[in-house]
Amino acid sequence: MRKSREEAAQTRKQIVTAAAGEFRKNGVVATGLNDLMRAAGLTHGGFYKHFESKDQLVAEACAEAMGSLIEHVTVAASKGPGAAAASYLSTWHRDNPAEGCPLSAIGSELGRCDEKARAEATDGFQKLVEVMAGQFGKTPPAAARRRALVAVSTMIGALTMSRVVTDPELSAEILKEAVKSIADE
Amino acid sequence: MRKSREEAAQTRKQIVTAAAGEFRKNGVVATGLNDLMRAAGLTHGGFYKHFESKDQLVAEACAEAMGSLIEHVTVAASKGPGAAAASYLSTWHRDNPAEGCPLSAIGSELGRCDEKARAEATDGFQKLVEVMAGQFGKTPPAAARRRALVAVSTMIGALTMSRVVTDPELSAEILKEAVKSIADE
DNA sequence: TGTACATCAGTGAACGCGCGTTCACTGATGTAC
DNA sequence: TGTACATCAGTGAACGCGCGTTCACTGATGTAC
Repeated sequence: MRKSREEAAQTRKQIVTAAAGEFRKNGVVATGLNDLMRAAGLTHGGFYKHFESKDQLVAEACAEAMGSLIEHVTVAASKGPGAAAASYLSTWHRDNPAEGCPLSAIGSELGRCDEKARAEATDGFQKLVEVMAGQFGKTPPAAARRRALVAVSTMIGALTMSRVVTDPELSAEILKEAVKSIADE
Repeated sequence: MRKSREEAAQTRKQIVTAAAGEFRKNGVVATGLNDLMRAAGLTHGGFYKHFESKDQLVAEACAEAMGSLIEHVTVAASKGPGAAAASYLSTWHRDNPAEGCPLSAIGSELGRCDEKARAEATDGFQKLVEVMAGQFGKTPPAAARRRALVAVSTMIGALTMSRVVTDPELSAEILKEAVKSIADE
């Protein structure tokens, strides 16, 4: 049953990708390794051939999720000022947490994760701030960074709440006002 | 072993209060009913004499936590413009999630909770927006509400991230810039 | 008001289940000669 | 290049444990006469 090194490396990536999706969809604690490995097309027993613990996978999944988010946001950012915020605060993003920002999808859980996972989240957060700072072209860099810090906080809070709130109109309003405030300011 | 009606009502409240604390401290999914009942000074077996399910308790605990948060924020708000945001975005609040805002402490988990819990969170969120809108005294009501909607989103996102981030300076900076942006704007 | 009985708050054992983790095993891959 | 052997990716059963929930039981409280 042994697989080649390449196949094994690919399997590892599949697990991380599946985890990145499942964690954002169901939460970290609520996602079992069994479900996770099944989602990656494997049986649960092989997990520890690739990872030391669930915690390690959480960190790696967080890193991957942040990576792809930043990629998306960077692309959106190139489409004009405010476009990054608008894409982050879209109803599509709200309705598809599994493919979106982990800081919104599992933000409150990340605060209780171990150092590694939080370090990855921190790294991603700072990159996100950088990308957003680039949107505030005219402002001097230090001020742009401070503005971006607030903008990203607003984005994360607004997206999180847009998913919590039971009233669809309020949910849409939260997103709309957040976009406006980031673009206008 | 039967307790009087008054005692039973008090026990019920104790469970809700303990739950409100434990959920905010450890997360909803990560908190077991056993730990919870022990925290309330009881054994686990009696839980279903008071609640239909864990879900029901989550909703009630959320309501209680939001209630006491709004009380605190309202008091802070009376101390001058910007004071509410400053108290919400304090390092004390960051370091004591169990006694703070559930929208920050369990925000991402609330998005996956049942209708009841999310309805309580929605209610609390709207009250929080109202209190914050009151801070923007000069602005016309509709505009104040829109500003408050953004301010509350920023507050929730900033507090959540201040708990995630591993760099203490960055954590403090997130809070500081969020306060400034809400006061200045 | 006093007595007999029904109610029910709280206990602690038990239910089935899934958790994270470990392990013996399989058999294809990689390595050494 | 071909053969013998060691490695190890992946399987599936098993580990101890705690989960949410149920239940028989206890005995003080509340109720009916």
